[in-house]
Amino acid sequence: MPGNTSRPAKVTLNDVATLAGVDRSVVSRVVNGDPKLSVRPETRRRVQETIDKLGYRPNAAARSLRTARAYMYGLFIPDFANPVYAEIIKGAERAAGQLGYGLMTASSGGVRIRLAHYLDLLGQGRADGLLFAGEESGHELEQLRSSKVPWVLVNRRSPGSHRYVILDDERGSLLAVDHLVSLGHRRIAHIAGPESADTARRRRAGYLSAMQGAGLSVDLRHIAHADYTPAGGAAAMEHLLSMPEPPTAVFVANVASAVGVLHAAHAGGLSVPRDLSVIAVHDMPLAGHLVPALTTVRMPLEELGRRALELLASRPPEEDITEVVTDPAEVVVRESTAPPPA
Amino acid sequence: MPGNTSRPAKVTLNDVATLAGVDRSVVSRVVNGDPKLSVRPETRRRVQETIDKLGYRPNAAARSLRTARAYMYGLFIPDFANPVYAEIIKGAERAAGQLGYGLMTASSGGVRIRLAHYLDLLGQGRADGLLFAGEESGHELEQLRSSKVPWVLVNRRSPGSHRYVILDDERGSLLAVDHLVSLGHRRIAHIAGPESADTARRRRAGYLSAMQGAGLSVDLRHIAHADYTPAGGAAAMEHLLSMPEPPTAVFVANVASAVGVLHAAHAGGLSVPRDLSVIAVHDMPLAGHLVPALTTVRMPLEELGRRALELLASRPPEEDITEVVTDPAEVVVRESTAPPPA
DNA sequence: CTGAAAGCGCTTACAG
DNA sequence: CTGAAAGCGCTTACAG
Repeated sequence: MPGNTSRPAKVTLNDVATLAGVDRSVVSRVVNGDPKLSVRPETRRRVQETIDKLGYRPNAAARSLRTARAYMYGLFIPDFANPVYAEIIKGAERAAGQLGYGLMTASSGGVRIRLAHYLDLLGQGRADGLLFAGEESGHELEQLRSSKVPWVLVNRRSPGSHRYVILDDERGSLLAVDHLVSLGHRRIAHIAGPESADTARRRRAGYLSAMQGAGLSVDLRHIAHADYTPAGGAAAMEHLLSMPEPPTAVFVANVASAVGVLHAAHAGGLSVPRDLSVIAVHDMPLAGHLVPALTTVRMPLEELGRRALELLASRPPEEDITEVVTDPAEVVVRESTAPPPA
Repeated sequence: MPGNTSRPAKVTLNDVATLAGVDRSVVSRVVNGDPKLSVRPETRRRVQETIDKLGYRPNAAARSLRTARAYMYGLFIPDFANPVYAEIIKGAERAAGQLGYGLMTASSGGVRIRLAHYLDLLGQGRADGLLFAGEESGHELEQLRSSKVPWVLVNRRSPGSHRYVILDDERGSLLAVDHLVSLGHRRIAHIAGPESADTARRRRAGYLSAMQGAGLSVDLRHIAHADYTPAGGAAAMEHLLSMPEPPTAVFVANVASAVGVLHAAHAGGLSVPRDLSVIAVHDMPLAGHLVPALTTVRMPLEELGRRALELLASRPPEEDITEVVTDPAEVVVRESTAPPPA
């Protein structure tokens, strides 16, 4: 066959065994570091040298077929455009890599057909487990349950599911509200996420209990719901500004919405933070460069991704996983919060 | 074995064949839609029914081992936090799905060890091809070349490489500059991307030729380089503002930098667009909600991802691919551009 | 029109 | 301490 000078032919276990003068099984055991293999140091060295010389790489398909494991995990996120997931992905990729596994990240993207497509791939044994981040419909969760792949929800719980890893969103809310209270605010509104979102419900609950803890009453009209997008945040802010006694500070459930909040405040003629303080959950590079730079609560997103993958890998699929990742969480003070107008 | 009532045992080709009363090979051909298979309609129907009844899914590992194909492509991006890649990923995922393939997206993340890890996975035959988006070091490209996997660069070219799909960045720059010129600007600065980035060089070239085409001279000190981050954009803007005769408009090479540009202009006491107009390359939801809402040039990012994957899948690995995705590209006018101060 | 058979590249219990 | 052998679940040229 011409042309195979530049493209090296595939090297198999057999090739290594032949050249090293041992059986395939020995090579296999050396490659996999089988502790039960007792072999002369010299033989082991010769095998290793031959592996290096030929550039042998075990064939993943053959290995998977034999061991019934894919050495691959999957991670679904709703939307790559949401920067919150970048950190989660990073943590999960790191954890998978440390276990010698790959991570296949894909977006379910609200497009049901794509999720079905990937679940189909998974049904073919291409992944040994699945992380499922973000808010999806019950229908999709149903598909997930009916698949045979072990899975863990990330950053969300779901009714009747006992396999999830979440952040301590209540504590995040507490940090945010306390920051505003310490600046002297009393009329503190909350722009929450969608009511269907578990994270939104927990942040909302944290807001309510933090307000109560500070001895402040909550005007329920000061709680506006928005989806986790700039457009949603803008609409919610406009609504709050139209109220007879508008708040002096807003605690926003996420940074994407906060972008819209800042825009709407500006469009409404308010100066942030002079007329209105704004703080949001999740820190990211973008936040520090908004106009004005946004004060945030930094949450351990990367740690969340790492932990979720580790638990997926280490716990049996029928066992409950109900873990809350707490540290580190802290307020990052920038330009968008200040004492209320006198 | 207890407990296998809830978890269905794995169904194989053999199970289907036995139950349907045909040979494995017939089932295989039905599953794969082999056009050379001539079988009685009734037999085909019976096989299909049995497949459905048992919920048979072909085992990917066995299939890959036999056919030496993984039915999977890989996509590397430098950083999930950069929203530019979200659209590219979307396009590539769609295209892969339509071919019946999966897409494994991973970040090389500047962390060399992670790229090495994934190239290792690929070396095991886990992907049939690789898309490589964004700017990486020559070292990483070297690794890529030495791997046996077909690859295509996305949104970048590289010296000596003839397999890439890029956008018409020169045209994007032309649209941006023309928009500013039509508003009456003459002192138009450019905040370019890093000199090492191919996209940055093409946008810079487009800026220069558009300025020339408009009969405007370019003060080379009006070209500032920044990396594609808010912090970089802010620093570059501060530099431009310190000049004796600052520009009345800035064409920024990407939206992430533009976030920092708006921040720096605001911090410097300038009102956008009254004192300074700003336009940036690539449109995304965020842009419409910055303060002020950012005028952009929308580029066909999703189409770029789709096209790259299609070409990766359809062209032989030794063949050159040098495609420029052009349409659609358009200026999205928002609040950040206006005529220059009188 | 349908079936028998070889073989893809591994791993692993077992034999010696 | 090392090797022979079976088999994971498929696909495909070939025989009938």
